[in-house]
Amino acid sequence: MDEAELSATAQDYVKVVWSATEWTDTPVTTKFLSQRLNVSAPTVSENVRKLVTAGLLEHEPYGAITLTREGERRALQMVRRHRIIETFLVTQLRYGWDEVHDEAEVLEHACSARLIDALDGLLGHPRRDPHGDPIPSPAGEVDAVEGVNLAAAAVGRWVVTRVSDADPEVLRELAALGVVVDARLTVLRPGEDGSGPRIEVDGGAPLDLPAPAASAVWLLPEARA
Amino acid sequence: MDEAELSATAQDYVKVVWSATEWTDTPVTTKFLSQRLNVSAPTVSENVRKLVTAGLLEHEPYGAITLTREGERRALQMVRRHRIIETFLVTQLRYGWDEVHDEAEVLEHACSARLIDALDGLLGHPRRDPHGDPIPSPAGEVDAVEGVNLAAAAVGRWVVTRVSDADPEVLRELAALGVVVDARLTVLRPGEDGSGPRIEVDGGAPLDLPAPAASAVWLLPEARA
DNA sequence: CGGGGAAGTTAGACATGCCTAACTTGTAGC
DNA sequence: GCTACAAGTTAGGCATGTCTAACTTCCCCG
Ligand SMILES: [Mn+2]
Ligand SMILES: [Mn+2]
Ligand SMILES: [Mn+2]
Ligand SMILES: [Mn+2]
Repeated sequence: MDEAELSATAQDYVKVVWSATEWTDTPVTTKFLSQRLNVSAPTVSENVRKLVTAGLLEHEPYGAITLTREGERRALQMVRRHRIIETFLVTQLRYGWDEVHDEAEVLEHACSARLIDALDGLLGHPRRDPHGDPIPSPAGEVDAVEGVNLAAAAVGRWVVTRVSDADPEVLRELAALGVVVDARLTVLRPGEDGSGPRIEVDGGAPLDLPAPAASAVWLLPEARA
Repeated sequence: MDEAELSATAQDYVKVVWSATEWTDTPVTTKFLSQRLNVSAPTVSENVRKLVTAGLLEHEPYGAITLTREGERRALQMVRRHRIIETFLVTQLRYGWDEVHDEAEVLEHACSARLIDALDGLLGHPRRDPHGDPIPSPAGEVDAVEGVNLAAAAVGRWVVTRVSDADPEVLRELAALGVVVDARLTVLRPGEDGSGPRIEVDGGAPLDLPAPAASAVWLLPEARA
């Protein structure tokens, strides 16, 4: 409820917890946060304890970590910030979509609410960021995201709706192959455990996509897009 | 020499030391930094000691605090950042010139060198910020700044070259009176100790300017501008 | 159903940056 | 020249966020 300033650390924790369940239902554990935030497990234990006290997280020892209502509200603010900043960098400053994540990761903690709103206005209130991720409204509403992972998609016609920005190298690889947001493609052979699918991006040649790249891509059936 | 990252605190210290001698020759003391940075005197003593060790400042106990060559280089980087950010906020996001300082004070520590260069390019490599302050080049060159303070300017015709952004209230007051960068004005009666000058901004009526506002304004003779 | 190992927590430490209280130094004015 | 007092420093402490080492818990597999 209160609008006290959270530390950059607290902001990153709630944001990462929220993000973990946006596309898959990964349960959030100490180990997960430890790897995602690049800190040791005891550091996570300690900080989670503080955030439980602050009313942002829920956690019973050895169990999963979840957001309170207030934690989710703050998380959505951070996600909004992050994605508006990424959009600004790509559309106004000609950054590549593989170059914006780290910059946004820092700036999201330094921009005032006013600056975020001004950027949002300059950009024309975009609904999605350069990777296809929906941008929460100021009130914290997010477009529902659906989609099938390309690593597991059936043969047929699809539209790319979202590409994970977790690995810049993968983003570069995909951009080079024409796998960008809104691209249309055909799955010729489904991926299986360990081996990626064979696909054809509209206007290109058939190709075998490595499994790690495929699992970063999310699709909707062409009819639904 | 080395390009190790400085903490936000260290960045602010060298920037403030540099800024103190840009327009007047204020000797930099512990008390001065304490007031400017809003921290206690012991905190300044402690941090200055660390920056001396780090090779950025020189200081003999109870004496004045000065920059080393390396400290000056880092200070100029921060001044460049600060002023480019202010210019961006005013020209691209329609901030008022009285609203940008605090935002820039935070962002200057969060922007990458790449982002600063991109903003600089977007802005067309501006030479001065919204307050008329010169923007150092990437290599650390700054246009020499001259100018007479309006509180002490003689009767005659002048051009406004710079307005101190230290007090937002004064900036609003000056903007309302038409005293902005590049404005032309006539000093009708010089200011004296405690009382401001009587001036006439081109296109306006004569007015008595309060001394605090006048001392924020720097001028060049019309012939030189 | 009982180990063993992965995951998690606790304990203790350190770095940074801030504070107040108390002491020291320098100097401006008498 | 002395001295009062402003300025500066030292001492000791606190908050945040991080670590490693050591201990505890959970639960999967034999
Ligand atoms: Mn991102
Ligand atoms: Mn972040
Ligand atoms: Mn600053
Ligand atoms: Mn300025």
